[in-house]
Amino acid sequence: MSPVASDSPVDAPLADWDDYVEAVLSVVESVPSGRVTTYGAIAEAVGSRGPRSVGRVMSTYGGSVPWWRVVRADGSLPPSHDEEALARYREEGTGLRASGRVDLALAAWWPSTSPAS
DNA sequence: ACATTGACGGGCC
DNA sequence: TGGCCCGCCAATG
Repeated sequence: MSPVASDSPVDAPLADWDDYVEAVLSVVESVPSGRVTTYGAIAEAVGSRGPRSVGRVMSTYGGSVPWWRVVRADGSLPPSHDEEALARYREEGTGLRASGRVDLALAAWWPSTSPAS
């Protein structure tokens, strides 16, 4: 649809990436307290690119969202300031295992595959 | 335009 | 249970 597009000389490609970023951040913000989700889950929720891209978004724009609610597939804590993340889990009552990892069996929460609105 | 790195995932030892 | 390797996708320098 629609022709267009040539009115913006230097920001078109960035808009596409920014849209993806916005979708990812939206999912992270939608994660309920005391629950956690994985990078792969977010990747599937938004629809793609790979889990690595999700991590890239978080590292760049994740500073504005509850990044601590995002853990790896095995439940290991998010990088950087993992101690702060642990504090959040204790506050929110997130199930933690002995090794200091999140108990995905208890706190695993999967976003809707259709973000929609 | 090329090569490298990276907030990952899964498999194997 | 923990550590090591490979593969996947895209941005950044």
